[in-house]
Amino acid sequence: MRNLNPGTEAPRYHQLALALAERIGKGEYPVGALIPGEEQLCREYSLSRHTVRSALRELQDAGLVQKRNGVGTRVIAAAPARAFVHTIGSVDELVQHALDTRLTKHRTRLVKADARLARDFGCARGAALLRIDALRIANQAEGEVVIAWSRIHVLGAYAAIADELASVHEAIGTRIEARFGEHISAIEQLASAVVLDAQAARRLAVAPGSAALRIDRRYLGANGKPFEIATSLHPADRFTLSMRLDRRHGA
Amino acid sequence: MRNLNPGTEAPRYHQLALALAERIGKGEYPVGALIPGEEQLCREYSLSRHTVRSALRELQDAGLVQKRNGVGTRVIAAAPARAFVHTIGSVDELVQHALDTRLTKHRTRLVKADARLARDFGCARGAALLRIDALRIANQAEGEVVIAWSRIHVLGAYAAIADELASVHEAIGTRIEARFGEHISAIEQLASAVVLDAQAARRLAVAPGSAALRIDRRYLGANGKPFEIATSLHPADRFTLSMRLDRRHGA
DNA sequence: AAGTGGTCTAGACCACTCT
DNA sequence: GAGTGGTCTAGACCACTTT
Repeated sequence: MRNLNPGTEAPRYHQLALALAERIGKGEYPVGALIPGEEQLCREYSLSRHTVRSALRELQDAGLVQKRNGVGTRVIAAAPARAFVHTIGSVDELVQHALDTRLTKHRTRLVKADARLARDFGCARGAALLRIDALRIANQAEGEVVIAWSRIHVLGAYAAIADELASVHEAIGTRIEARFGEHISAIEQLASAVVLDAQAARRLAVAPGSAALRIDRRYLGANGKPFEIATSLHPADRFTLSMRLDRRHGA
Repeated sequence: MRNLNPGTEAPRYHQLALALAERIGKGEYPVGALIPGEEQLCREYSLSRHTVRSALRELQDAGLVQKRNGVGTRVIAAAPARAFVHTIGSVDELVQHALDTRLTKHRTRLVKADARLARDFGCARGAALLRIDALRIANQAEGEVVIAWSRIHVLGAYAAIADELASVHEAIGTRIEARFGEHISAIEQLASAVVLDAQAARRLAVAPGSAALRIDRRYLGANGKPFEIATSLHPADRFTLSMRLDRRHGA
């Protein structure tokens, strides 16, 4: 039987959690191995099962172990992950469009998925998609400013979204979620720099050859496949992608 | 006394959590109010305190309530937050530099903070800073490729980092953390597009007028103030900033 | 069948907050 | 001092996985 009480200040379940974390960190219980069962830990440390379980929950919350009914408690990491997390409360926070923006000059067209779109969407070639080309503009003190030109493809099932584009101030993915019951399970985003060609420069009303921030976003639905893929070109001087990542301890 | 058992499938603590979440969602317990005490919930639902506490923990994990010893359990949200989170396991994942990169042609210089640097760092004008200019290159099949030119400023206290730049493959913020005991509490990142001027293009060995992705990062220490601020210029065709945000339920 | 974690009860004492 | 949440025990039965 082992003894705890290195100060009697902390709760016993926490002392046990620290003790077990140390044994895990030292490799006594290597990653992938099972630690002793709850009953055995009760005997070993002279604690009630409730207390032992509290300690194990702490280790689980810290991402060190994983429990499986009928099997046991398995070590999944030797040290708590000290990850950074970037949290946003809504899609609009990601997109960073001020509330006072809207889409204009939108043109929609039903298209059939070519090889590239079929691959990106994980759908069959020839499947119906809605293509939306639009400018996003913001109202500012000096008048209206073009923030981005966007090309958006959405699954044909949501093509009816086309009839409300003029009144959509939020991200389109959010509208689809609300209107059609789709569920955004994840968003993938790529940011890169590009030089605008003549056509793109004309759309954005900037000089050809100027730089732009290109952002590609894929909105993944409940099945893990994208239901909307959008590409936006932002004039370099009018848009910056910003984010803050906070350190988080544990899992 | 209230009854649960809407199917007997789920554990009672979960049924209670759902019931309470519903009452919170309906405004019966508005945000800011205290819900009944644990003892009272035990009586009301004929459950043991352990079960009631399990239910409350579930609500707490979902971000609906907050407990305070001696006070009670307070409602802090009417519905679980459905936020998106972008998680990275290390700074290097943020920086997205493959392991096989290194700094070359680094030049370091002790500088005094001018007005702008003083503001960015939240330090006094004239405070000592170390400036590092360097190229980051990657080994690829076709030979070495320049990934970025970086200008980095770090607090003078960490100027000794200069003597190990050639051997640093990770992000410099990580090295400072390991060597000096600084703690990265958060990272702020800005991404924008720029057109390279002649000097920058020469450094990166690309054509003048080509586009680049500019990334500004601020590494915040334990006191919430930056200890390192870095600006990187990435040739447009050699670097893309990517991230994936997953929906997370609860707090 | 044996062993594991999951749920649940009944009861106890304590630290904390507020009046 | 009264009420709250925090900790802890002892004991029980169950669902699950593995042998």
